[in-house]
Parts: sequence; C-alpha cells; structure tokens
Amino acid sequence: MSNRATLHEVARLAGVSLASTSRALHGSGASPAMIEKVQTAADELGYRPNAAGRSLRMKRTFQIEFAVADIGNPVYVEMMTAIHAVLAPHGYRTVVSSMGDQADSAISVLRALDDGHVDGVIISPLRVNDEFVELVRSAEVPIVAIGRSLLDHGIDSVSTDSAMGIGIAVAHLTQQGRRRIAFLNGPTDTTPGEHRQRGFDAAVSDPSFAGESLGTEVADDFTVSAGVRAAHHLLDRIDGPVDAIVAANDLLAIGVLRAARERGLSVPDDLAVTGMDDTEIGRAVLPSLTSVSLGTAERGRVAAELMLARLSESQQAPQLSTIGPELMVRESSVRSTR
Amino acid sequence: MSNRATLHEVARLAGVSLASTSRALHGSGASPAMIEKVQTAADELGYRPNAAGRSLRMKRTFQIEFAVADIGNPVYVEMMTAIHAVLAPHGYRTVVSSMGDQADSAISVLRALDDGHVDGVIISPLRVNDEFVELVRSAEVPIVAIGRSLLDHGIDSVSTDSAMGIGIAVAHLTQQGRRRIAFLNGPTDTTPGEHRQRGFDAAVSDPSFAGESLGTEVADDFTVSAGVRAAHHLLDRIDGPVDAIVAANDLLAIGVLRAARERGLSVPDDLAVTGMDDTEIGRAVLPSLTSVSLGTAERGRVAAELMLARLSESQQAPQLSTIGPELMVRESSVRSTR
DNA sequence: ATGAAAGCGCTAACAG
DNA sequence: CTGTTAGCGCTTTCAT
Repeated sequence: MSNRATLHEVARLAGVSLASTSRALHGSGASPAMIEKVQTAADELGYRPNAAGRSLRMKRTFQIEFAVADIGNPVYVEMMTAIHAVLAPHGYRTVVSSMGDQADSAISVLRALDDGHVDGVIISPLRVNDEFVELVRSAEVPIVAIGRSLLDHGIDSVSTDSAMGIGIAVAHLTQQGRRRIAFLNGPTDTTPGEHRQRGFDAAVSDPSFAGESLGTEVADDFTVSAGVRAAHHLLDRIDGPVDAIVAANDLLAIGVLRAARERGLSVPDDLAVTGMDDTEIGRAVLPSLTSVSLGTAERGRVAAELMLARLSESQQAPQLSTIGPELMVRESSVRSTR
Repeated sequence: MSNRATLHEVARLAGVSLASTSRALHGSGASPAMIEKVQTAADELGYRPNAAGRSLRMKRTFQIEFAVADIGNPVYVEMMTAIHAVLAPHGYRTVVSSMGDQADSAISVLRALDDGHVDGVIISPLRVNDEFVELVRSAEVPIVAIGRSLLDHGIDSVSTDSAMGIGIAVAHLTQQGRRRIAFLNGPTDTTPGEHRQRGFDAAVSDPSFAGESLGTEVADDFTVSAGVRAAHHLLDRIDGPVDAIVAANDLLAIGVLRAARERGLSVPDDLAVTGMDDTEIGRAVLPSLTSVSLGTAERGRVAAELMLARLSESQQAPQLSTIGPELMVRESSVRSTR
C-alpha cells in the first residue's frame, strides 16, 4: 500500500456519497446497511482519517500540550504518565514541550501556542512573571496550571501546599530528636523555591519548634549536582554539627547524600536528610529518602481532568484543586535500631 | 484579542492578495515594500499561521514522533532531549508516545501513525516481531529505529554494540581481580536482553576469560524493583561468594545495590557491580555505578539527523549508524584504597 | 436516511 | 512582482 486512502476513495468504493461515508464511520445517523457497506470499503482500503483535514474542519486537533520547565526531572515524567493515562482514552494525544528553566523560554512556548496545534495546555512553570501571566490570560486555548495557582487570573489550577510540606518534614525531624536543622533550597526566584522557603521560615519560627535553625543554603538549580555543591558549602560554613538537612526536593536531597558520604558523615546516623516529591529514584537510593509526597501523579491526573472538563463545557467557573502533602518516612531520617 | 486572525484578514488589512501575503510572510519572491506592508498588518493583528491549514496544504505536520517502550526509563528521557535539540532548530516539534513494553501496544502506536499527524517516527522498541517489522516497512512516513538494526528491511537504524559492552564490563571486573561473576539480565525475549545475554555468554566462554561464570539470573523487567528481587534470588541460589554482578542496565544495577545492602554485603568491597547506559542517576547513587555508556544522547542525536536527512532527500540509501560502547569506571566496581 | 455542496486556512501553480 | 484560483481531506448544514 503506497498512498493513504482518503474518505473520497472509500466513498467511491462503497458507491455512496462522501457525507454518508463520514457519518457511517462515526456511527451517527446512518443505517446499519450503510455502516456495513462503508466499513467494508474502509477496511479494504486500510482507511485512516487524516488528522489535518479533520483538524481544519473541526477546529480541534485532539492534542494537548504538557509544557514543563525541565523534562529531566523525574517528577515531570511521572506527571506526564498520569496525564497521558487520563487523556488517551478520550482520544487525545499528549505532546511534551520542555520550556527550559528561564521565564523567557516559557514565553516562547506560549507564543507558539497560537498556531492552533493543540486544543489545550497543561503547564508547570518554574518562574512566573507578568508577561507570562498576560500571555496565559490571553491564550486562545484553555490552560491548566500546575504549581502556582493562577485562579485569580481565571485559570484552572492544581496546587499543593509545599510550604506545609516542608513544615511536616521539619516536625518529623525534631520528633526524631534532631535539633540543629538546615534548609537546602533551590533558586528562590522560582515558584517552588519561594513557597518552600516560606515553609521553612514559618516552621522554624513557630513557637512549638523544638530545634535550632541553621538557616538556608540556596543551590543554583533543583538538580543532584547543584545539591552536592550546595551541601558542601553549607557544611563548610556551619560551626558545629548539623543534625539534619531538609532539602527542597529529592534531587537536591540525593546531592546531600553524596556530599555527606564524601565527608565521611553517615546518613541517617550523623545526619538526617529529607527530600520532597517522593520520586521513584528517591526510594531506590541508599539510604532511601524520607520524602514529602506532593501527589505528583495525582496532580497530573487532576490537571488532565480539569482540562477535559474545560474542553467540553467551557462555561464552568475556573477551579482550583489542591493536593495535600504527605510524609513518606524511609531510611534517611530514622536512626537504625541496631 | 479574542479570535485568531487568518491570513485572509491580514491580506485585507494590508490591502493585497492572499497569495502575496503568504509569500511576503515566507520571504520568498516578494518586494521589500510588500513584505513591509504585510508584516505590519500581520503584527497588528497578532497573526499566527494556522497549523492545520498549513499541514493540509503542504502535507507536512512538522511533527516527529518519538516512540519508546517505557518513558519511565531515564535513558529515553535523555534521548528525547537530544532528539529535540536537533529537531527544534529545523522547526519540528517532538511528540513522545509511550508504547508500553508489549509488542502489541507498539503495534497500535504504529497503526495510529497512518493518520498523518507526524512526518516521521523515531522508534525504540523493546520487542520486535514479524508483524512489527511488516508495519514498519509499510508505514507511510520515514522511520528511524534505535536499538536493533532494521537496515535489512530498508529502515534507517542507529545501533550500538551492547554485547561488546557487556564484554568490556566483564573484562574490567576480572582485571579488578574479581573471579566469580554473575549476570543479571532483563527479559531475554527483548532486543537488549537478547543482545546482552549473547555478550555475557561470549565473554565468559572466551579463552582469555580469567574468571568463573556463575550464570545468568533473569529479572522480570528492566527496572529497579525487578532488579532487587532478581538479585536476592541470584544471591540465594548461588553457593559460596559472588565477587561481581554484571547488570544489563543501570536500573537493574541499582536494584543490586539495594539487595546487597539488605543482605549486609558491601559494594564494592564484598561485591562489585556494573551497570549499563551510564545514566545520570547511576552517577548520583551511592556508591556511584561503574557503567557501560552506550552513547544515549549521541544515539538520539544521530537518529534525529538521519530523520532530517530522510525528510529532505528521501533518495539516499538507508543508513546504519553504530555507536561504540565505552566503560565509565566509578565506585561500584573498584575496591577503596584505604 | 442520504446526497450535494460549502468551506475550515493555507500554499502553489498559473497568468498577467 | 502580484493576483486569481484551485484544492489539500474532512465534517456539517441544508435539501431531498
């Protein structure tokens, strides 16, 4: 079979009109006999409806874009899988685009949106500025934001309380008897960086906080290698022992594990470490990471469902859905009993 | 701005014909004055060419699909990044689709191909059967295979010698003085599983092999959790010490690390471990993994370039490009000096 | 229930 | 260099 068969050819082979052929294939308002006839012809020709023709006519592409800051982060891969699982049964393809971690490249992704190649966008930006918000507001297709809530701008959003998540990690550590606690954050001009910083500051200034804050170290990036560097820097500059490091995500926490090992510090015996995001890799690492789950897959699932709802009944008021954090206790924060 | 402007509206605002407008926007065969006029009108309306109209007319979508068995494997994420980096400057979007690890779902991905939503497919299948090959051969768009070579079927392919890679790992281990060596493979009915098995069998039956083969253990899957289970099983059934385990990929090797730890075995002192794929996570793990690099990013890059070449001059004969394996020695296989 | 015909937005002959 | 026109493949009125 060399060339794709068109609907026209199917119609000719079946000996019926174009319109009837189209209807028969979609099952709406056609006689059983017609459906039978057309289906046979279509099968014989190996007919596949052409996406471009369909899109042009229907003004729908059946593609949803998932735009993320950094596809290298396993969090996004997990989200994507969840999104795909929701969307695929409804006939939507998922297109991933990596925005890079800079606001301006996120903006170029949004600009590219107006060529109508997708019916909607699920976006998880690291940095949000005015131009970004303006572009989101004026986009021609529905947008669902994961991360910072853009509900105030009329955008469906899926959020999580990562600040509280950090609080939970700090509470867990003090409960474990850790006193001198430091925070290893990623860049604070990002949405997660900002929220998690606020969470740490709040936790250690709470009257019930039974420890001592050793302050914050800021890594260049939310990655393992940045985590290693920052952890060394942190441990260099602090006088006396550090009992625990709360890392802003699992990747940074894995960096801490490595830095600790390079300095001959045992985790969890000398130093407790917690991460955030509850990634598979955090579970696999040695020692396994105690981590605050932010419901990654759940957020993806909910975002996809918001998108589906928006696509069908665009009337409904913008929603904000919030997924609560949950602590997953593993080896990196609990002293071995032996 | 509520509705997208069409080329027609731009033409009207500029007071020129549709054709001139189209030409002016593409810069081909239009006077400077025309270009200026049209550009101004286009800017004023915020014009973006519509993808569906364009695709329908040009019979090109400027989308390339990357179809992989399991997007959860970091290898594919790295490949995708490399592919995207090559394709994006040429105006192509990259669409990822996960095929699942079963041959039949790979086939459904290939079937979906004939709706013309992409101009080409870069595919990395885990399992290849006759039906799959037939579908690939008869596809309407160019296909580039990563993994098993399909050159014999006239398909551009990017391959690597993973069998030799396993041989390199084995040689490294015997050089390190490890004698009793076992192989932890993934499913052997997959392309990588089959190749790597062959590599291990060849290595240990080579006259120059200065060790003792403890045979192969097959994990259910190329994942960390399958690796943990299989490693325990392996260590349970073998009498006497195991000096080294060669794992078929990094994920399985990380599973071995964890199983060893659970049994109180020290890596690398009691047991040496090697992985394959040289993933970032293998580098971050403790101890860091000695791993055979198969040039993941390079393979992605080359595949994307083959695709680009095929898209422009479809005349050229099918190519096979092979990336050589390279051993990256790290902590998991080398006894600490202290 | 079926057919005829229009048209989605765009580009590429073809004429001038 | 510019304009007129056809048509990519499909769905959907509108008649019948």
